[in-house]
Amino acid sequence: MAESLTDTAPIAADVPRYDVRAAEPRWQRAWAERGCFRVEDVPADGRPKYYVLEMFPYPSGKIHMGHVRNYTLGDVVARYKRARGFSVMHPMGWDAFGLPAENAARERGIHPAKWTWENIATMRAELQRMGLSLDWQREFATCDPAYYGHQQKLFLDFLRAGLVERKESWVNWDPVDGTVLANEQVIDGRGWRSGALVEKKQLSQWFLKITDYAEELLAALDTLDRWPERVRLMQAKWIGRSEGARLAFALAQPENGIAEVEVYTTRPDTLFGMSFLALAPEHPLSAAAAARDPKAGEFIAECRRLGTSEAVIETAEKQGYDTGLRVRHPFLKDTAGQAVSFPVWIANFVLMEYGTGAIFGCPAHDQRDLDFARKYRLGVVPVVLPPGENPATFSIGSEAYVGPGTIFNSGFMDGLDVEAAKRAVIAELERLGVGHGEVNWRLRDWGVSRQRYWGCPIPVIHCDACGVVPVPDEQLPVKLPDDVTFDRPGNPLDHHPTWKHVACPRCDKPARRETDTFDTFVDSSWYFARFCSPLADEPVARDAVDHWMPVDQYIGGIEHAILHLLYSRFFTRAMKRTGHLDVDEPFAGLFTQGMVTHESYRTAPGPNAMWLYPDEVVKQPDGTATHRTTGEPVVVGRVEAMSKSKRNTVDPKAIIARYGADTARWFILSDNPPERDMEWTEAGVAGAFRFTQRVFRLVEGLGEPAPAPAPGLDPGVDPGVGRAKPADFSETARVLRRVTHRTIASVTEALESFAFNVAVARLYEFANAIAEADPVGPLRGPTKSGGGGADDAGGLAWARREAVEILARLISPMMPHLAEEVHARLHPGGERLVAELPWPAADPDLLVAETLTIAVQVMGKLRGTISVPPGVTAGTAIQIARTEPNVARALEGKRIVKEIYVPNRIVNFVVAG
RNA sequence: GCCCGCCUGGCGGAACGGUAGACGCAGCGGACUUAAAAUCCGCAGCCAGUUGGCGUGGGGGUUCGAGUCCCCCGGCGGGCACCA
Repeated sequence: MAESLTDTAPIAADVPRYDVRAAEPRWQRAWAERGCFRVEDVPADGRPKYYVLEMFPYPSGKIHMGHVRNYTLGDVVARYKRARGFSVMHPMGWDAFGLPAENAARERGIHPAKWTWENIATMRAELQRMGLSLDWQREFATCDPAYYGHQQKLFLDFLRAGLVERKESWVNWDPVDGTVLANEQVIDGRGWRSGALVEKKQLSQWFLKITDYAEELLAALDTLDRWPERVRLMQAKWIGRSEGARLAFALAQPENGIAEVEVYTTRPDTLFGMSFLALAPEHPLSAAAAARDPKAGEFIAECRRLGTSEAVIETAEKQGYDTGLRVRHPFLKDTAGQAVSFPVWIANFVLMEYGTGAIFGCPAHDQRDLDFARKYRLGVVPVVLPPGENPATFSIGSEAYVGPGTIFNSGFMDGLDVEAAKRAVIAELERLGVGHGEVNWRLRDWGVSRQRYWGCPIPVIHCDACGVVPVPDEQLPVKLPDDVTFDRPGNPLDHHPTWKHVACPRCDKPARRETDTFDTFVDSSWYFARFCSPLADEPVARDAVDHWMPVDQYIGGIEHAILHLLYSRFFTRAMKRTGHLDVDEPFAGLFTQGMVTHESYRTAPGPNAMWLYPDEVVKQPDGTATHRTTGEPVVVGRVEAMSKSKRNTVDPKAIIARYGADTARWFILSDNPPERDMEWTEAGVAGAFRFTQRVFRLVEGLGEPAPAPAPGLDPGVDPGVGRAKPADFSETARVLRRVTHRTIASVTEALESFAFNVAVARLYEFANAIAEADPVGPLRGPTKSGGGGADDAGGLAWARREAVEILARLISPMMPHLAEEVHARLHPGGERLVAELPWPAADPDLLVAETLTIAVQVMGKLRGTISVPPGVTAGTAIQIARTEPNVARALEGKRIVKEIYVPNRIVNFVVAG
């Protein structure tokens, strides 16, 4: 069926057909030649700035539908804002470092650089074919030393500012990729790319101190009022602020020199309910215990082995080992006045990374502690009495009590409520010098070291004499060597014969270059700032970032809600501290788009069942499907995110080649709201294509081109299309003009609120209305009427030209090529492109209908409608409403208790009897 | 387990508390055509079947009036998940 839309389909000679393939590249050239989308680093034209940015792509090979959706959304905003008089910066670049390039090198022997740059060339051409209003002069790739050299400079500035730390730390080790992963890259205990079970390993790593900004990053979320609420919630949760206390427990007997254990708790008010202390397996005291007790060592080893993988299995059985050590309670005394002591356990559920790596267990008021206590038969002492409970009889069963109440069994805290008790116990701990109130964060410092070749080298040198020495600024960039091999696992930079052997910049003795490279999230944490001055010989030019930053509208997938956005927020603050820019937040507005989905198809079930690409499948009218070549039945599967493994992908390049960029853009915008997942369907694309042809026929239907414009009129701006406006309009013409101007208003409103699907719907209605206002008919077909020669009685021809002109301008953010084509046909010899024209303004006089249709209800039920002139009085409207036959019938025999009139909207009669 | 979001025809979805289902897709009937495609005209929530009744996951409430606001319940989707 879709075959009919290819160039093999015969087109009737009298049907004008818009030749997409010729027209679109022509307009793309016109925009490029006239530099429509170029802006200066520091513009002097005084227009307000607007920075639109979509998350830049990883050059994986070719663009996919997710890119098409993302960049179409951004382009609609860019083109619309440009028309609204903003100086719009809309750049594009490449997030070009990363593992797939190395995988290609290992699997196919292609050098990562060659693979990456070839992909960039391919994808650039595909993006250009989409007709995006990008300033290509700003393009860069992060794998270019001209970019990453500045990144190295930023790192050294951060280092000097105390924002970088090198520390020995437990890291997540991906045994398949042979690299360290950030916590965020571990999903359910597995590497986010390889899917391999992650192991714990201790390494010396570079960290960026994002935790220095935890408080700020959390607090500033409240200022991001143009961010989706859920993204802010996700970030707040990720940063994870908690208030509590840190306190030290003295060991009854010191163990291997360790005399006390610090714990962190958010419930210091339950301190008297303690029955044990639990250590993380990686805790130093655990190690000390293991040194004496081999069984403790075995338990720790078991935890390390199962640790993360066990968490996956949800059963998450709490396990512990009693070290035999005991700690003294700071307050509880026995009858002899001696401090009461509690056992010290090693427990698999205590995390070394959070708090102090040790907790005190209060089973009565913490479910996890309760489970542990029940399993190992430890004490359960309630200390918070729920309202209405009797202290003599209240006890804990299998559920911990975590609600509010009155403290009891707790010495000096007895009788206080939970919050007051927290304050009291913290004061007491501070008085005794054994603890203090403390805010804790879930956020961890950002480990940026990766044992990888295809990334930005970390610019430091390790010298046996001088220690870690930063590469001097004048030696930047530290370039990746090209001559590397991938014939063995691990980091090729490590195996390189010469690259890492350098003289120490400080003492000149032989030293080693750092062979780790940066996490690629570093590359994407400041690219938006680099776009402001992509050629600057420093990371950013201050005057350029001062002008353009922050990004006014950032658009991308929800999958970056936490990491990329949080890192970018941190980088912006770090760059501010090091004097590179002067904003706190990089993205003033954020929009997160939904995924593009498609039906999936597979061959008949069985051992050889395989996924099929959509273009291998023919859908039958009855909803079933068969294989295009074999005719075998095909199982139509779920609609799900496009993925290579399910083969439910549609190649944008093929779609654009067949239907044109405008059709792809229009369809991807039309189907549903952009924040939701959308389903790509062949029928939907075909429908969008039909619309492009219909718009084209509308302009053809106007007949002769307009005569030469009247002097003094700018042919591009004048919506009257270069003709004198008639003195009088017929009713049809008046109605059309009102539709035209109401459409300007409604499309504008829809675009402002990202309701692009609604904007599209309004434009369909508008096109229908223009076709229906045809003085001759047939209404929606190719017509020869309405040319508007000398006798344009009733001004209908003028009104139709105005309507088509406005239609072209209103579709231009979504279908820019078709807009230019239509506009050019209305203005032969015209001087300006639609891309250079201001957004049309609605005539306020035409926004109100000549007559209003008002609903009439009786007791809130619709009984009829009436026509009234605008501004009718309540009395008149009600009078007319009463006489409407159907309303009158409903009112018969009833007593009207109340008459409600909402101007221009509704009449409602409240009746009795 | 906690947090968030969503639930409207066959489908995607519209709808300042005011005519629910705009617009599109799919469908049906008709015109044009030797025929098909394309195009055009018309129909289309459900049940009764010309003036009616019922309808926005279910139940309650506020209101002259509820898809929209409030409460309870159900379902679906997403995020986080031993965070002390």
